[in-house]
Amino acid sequence: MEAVSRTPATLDQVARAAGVSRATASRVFSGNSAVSQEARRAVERAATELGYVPNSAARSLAAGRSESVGVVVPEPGSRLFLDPVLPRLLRGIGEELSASGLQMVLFSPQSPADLQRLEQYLAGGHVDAVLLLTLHESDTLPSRLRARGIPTVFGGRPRGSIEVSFVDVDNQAGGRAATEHLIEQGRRVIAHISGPHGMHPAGDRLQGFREAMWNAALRSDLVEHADFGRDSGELAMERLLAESHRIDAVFAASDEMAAGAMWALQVLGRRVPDDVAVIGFDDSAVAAATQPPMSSVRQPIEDMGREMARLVLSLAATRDVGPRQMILGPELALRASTIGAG
Amino acid sequence: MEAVSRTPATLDQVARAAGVSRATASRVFSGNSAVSQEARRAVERAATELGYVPNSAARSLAAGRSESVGVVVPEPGSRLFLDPVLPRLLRGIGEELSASGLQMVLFSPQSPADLQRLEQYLAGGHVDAVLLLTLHESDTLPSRLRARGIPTVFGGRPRGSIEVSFVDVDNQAGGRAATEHLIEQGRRVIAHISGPHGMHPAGDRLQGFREAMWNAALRSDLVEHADFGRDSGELAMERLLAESHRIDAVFAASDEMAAGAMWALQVLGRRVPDDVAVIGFDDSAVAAATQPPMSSVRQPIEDMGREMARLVLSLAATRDVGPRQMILGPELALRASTIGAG
DNA sequence: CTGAAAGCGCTTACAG
DNA sequence: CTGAAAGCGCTTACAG
Repeated sequence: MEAVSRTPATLDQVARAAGVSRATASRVFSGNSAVSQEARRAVERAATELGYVPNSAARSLAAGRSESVGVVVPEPGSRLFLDPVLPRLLRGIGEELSASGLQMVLFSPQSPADLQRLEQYLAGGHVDAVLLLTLHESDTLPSRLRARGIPTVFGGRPRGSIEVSFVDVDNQAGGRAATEHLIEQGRRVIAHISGPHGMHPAGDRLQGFREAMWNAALRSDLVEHADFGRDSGELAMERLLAESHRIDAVFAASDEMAAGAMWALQVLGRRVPDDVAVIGFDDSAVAAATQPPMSSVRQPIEDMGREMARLVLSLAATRDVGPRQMILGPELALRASTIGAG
Repeated sequence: MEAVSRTPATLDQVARAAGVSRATASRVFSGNSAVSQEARRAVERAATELGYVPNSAARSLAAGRSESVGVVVPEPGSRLFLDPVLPRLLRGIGEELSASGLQMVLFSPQSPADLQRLEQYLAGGHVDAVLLLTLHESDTLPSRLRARGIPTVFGGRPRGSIEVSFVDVDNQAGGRAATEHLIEQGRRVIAHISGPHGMHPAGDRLQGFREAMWNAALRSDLVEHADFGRDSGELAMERLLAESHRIDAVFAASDEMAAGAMWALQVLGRRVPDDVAVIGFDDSAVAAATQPPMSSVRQPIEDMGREMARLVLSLAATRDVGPRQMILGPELALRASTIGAG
């Protein structure tokens, strides 16, 4: 049975109970300055007895910092919210912040009014730094934060502005690596299933595909667009086979689409990888679950999260430094769908 | 070009610039008390000119409340994080809080250390109320919040404790409604594809299925367990058909599984709904996308979120009231997979 | 290692 | 409708 105290104990009460000054008690909790063993123990005992929990608002006000970092994520309901990239990013960010003893605080504004309120909240000193995982075109948030001197780092290169700090993964290099791998395996008629028109990562991966094909002097016009989902990948594969029955490899811009493509190939009697090699993108759970298991491009998303956190903390520590940028390269996760008999 | 001010303007400066007292300036921003048109305008002008943003920490400390509500969501990386229920719940919660002018703050602790820090954070007065969407068995968070007198509402009935406030949806009623619908359509040999053993919602839906079948004096032993995913639903359907080729309807505990089941049925030459009717659960995007479109059980998840927010706010307003509980019933979203020729 | 004291930026009875 | 004043609970030079 805990006491139900509607008026929490204050530092003052703890100090008095421990027979020390408020300053000494404070030092015990902030953990910075040296305090004698004796005083420390007395304070800790008193705190436990009184059920003391520091008042964060008072602490923030007095210390001028909140020991927490805000992370703005997409609105719930946007497809980005269900993208497996989001949890991986948050895991990386959370790990790094946690290691520094900082609280990760998430915001998911879903209306202009929310965004307005969020601006006040963040600019009002509730957090020491901000990580932006999403951005609406018209956002005034970045400039407000800048005006307040609150360190901010973007996840992904924001369009337009170059005067900001961001960490991104290299989708073009990913597309190139996937395609080069297929070429190295001796494939020559390579098709690509791309994502939706106008979607940035999709465009970058397509560019990478084209680049690798051009470098190898191979035709790069076997391209179909789909919506990143499994079924659309299946249909795209059928269209591709109708365009050319000589296709011996496919690079899809998502694992889901690659899985759909693999299905279509097998239904139509092509063996994977013997007749057609298949490589996906994201190295998601889907990739490992297909029959045969599927090669895929793995983006270092957790690393991206960690680097974002690290970067924003270093910006917070070293004021007045210019924008910093960082781009992380992909890795290949190779499995049976591309490395069997060719 | 905004000024880059590392030392934000204070209320004091705004008041002085506007030629009023700090108290009057404060009243303009808190919006409660009456202020003369003249004073209001002067303060607002001064605030705009100085780029004033209220300091949240100071405000919280002085006012004794933070105007924000914490929501604890599953850790990123848990499968629950990618569950479409989460965004729907957050949307409902966010809408309701937003309407009351409150900031929704999300927390996603991913380690015992995080949880520890979060307890301090929440108990330390950073938020006025807490919504718990997830719960680890050993959590001390609820009792800590209780001891601090911070109103707390659970999403979903927590196991064990009854002395808490929660809002839940009725999974058993959902299972019953789906099954009764099939029976009303004249189906008699009805199979069920359930979720994983030991998972609460799955168990409740199964109970609802059994109940409806018993009430109609029909056999209810055609049950296979799967993992909520599409492929597992497909396999489960194949097993069910092997058990009985006379099955004329299937109720699956998720749309994904139902979609897989529908696929298996069609591959094996059964027409949907003519030979076999299919109904899913969740009324997700998948349900509308199948061929034919699929009937499904729709849980009022957004409503659940809204009710959670409403409940916790009313608890915050009316202190010292006992726990309140609320359970919301399901609806059926009927489509061609169950209502064609029988 | 410790304490007295000033101060962080706001809100809110209280008196007018 | 307005202002002077106390106070929210903590941190942190400063002096010892």
